[in-house]
Amino acid sequence: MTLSNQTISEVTDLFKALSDPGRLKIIYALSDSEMSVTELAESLDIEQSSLSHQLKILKNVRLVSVRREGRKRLYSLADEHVYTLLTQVISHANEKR
Amino acid sequence: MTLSNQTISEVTDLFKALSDPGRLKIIYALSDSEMSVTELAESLDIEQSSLSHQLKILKNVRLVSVRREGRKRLYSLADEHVYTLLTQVISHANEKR
DNA sequence: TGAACATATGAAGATATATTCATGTAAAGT
DNA sequence: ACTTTACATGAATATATCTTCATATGTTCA
Repeated sequence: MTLSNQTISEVTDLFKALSDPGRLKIIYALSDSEMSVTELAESLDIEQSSLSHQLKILKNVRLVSVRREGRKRLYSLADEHVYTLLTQVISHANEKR
Repeated sequence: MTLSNQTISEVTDLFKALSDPGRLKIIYALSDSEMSVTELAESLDIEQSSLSHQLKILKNVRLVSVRREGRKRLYSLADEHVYTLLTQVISHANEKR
């Protein structure tokens, strides 16, 4: 495994995107089904503006993707990779006794 | 998969620990072999104090572990889980075209 | 076209995080 | 006991990040 500077910054950006409780909840919510921004905001009880900012971060690192439907934007997980990763880390966290 | 508040904070702490270039380099260096603080500091060209602070963060989330040998502290990865996780995320990052 | 709805974005303030500096602690050798 | 070596830690400053507020953009519908 080689770590170029580019790889390092991509990987840290990815981890950084995952290192916020709000964004983790977003990802968890999206693991069930795609949702619009408004639906997410209501479901997570978070401000729309804040949510949009966070979604942008998740999108930048390709953790989520969007499609348009009328005036709505439907967000979903970019791939199952994301979910797999998350469950792994959760089990690692739970290994603490 | 259920996300209790405790799980969320443990997982975000773990991701947070991984979301720094310096700490990523530390983990990468330790994937070869255990190293003392001085060895790490020289190898990564980083200040000893800064390194100690970062090692503490990594230790808090159980990514690395330590054993003492004389006046040295030998740090190593806590388990291969860590390395597996890292390689997965690297390949995810590299999926960008 | 104008109004309402859905989402994005820039700026500002609050908070968190990282690095450095100075110093503390602990083990080993003399 | 004193000095040196190895590492840890607290405080301070610098930087990054998050949230909120205000506003902009884009879409639909009357």
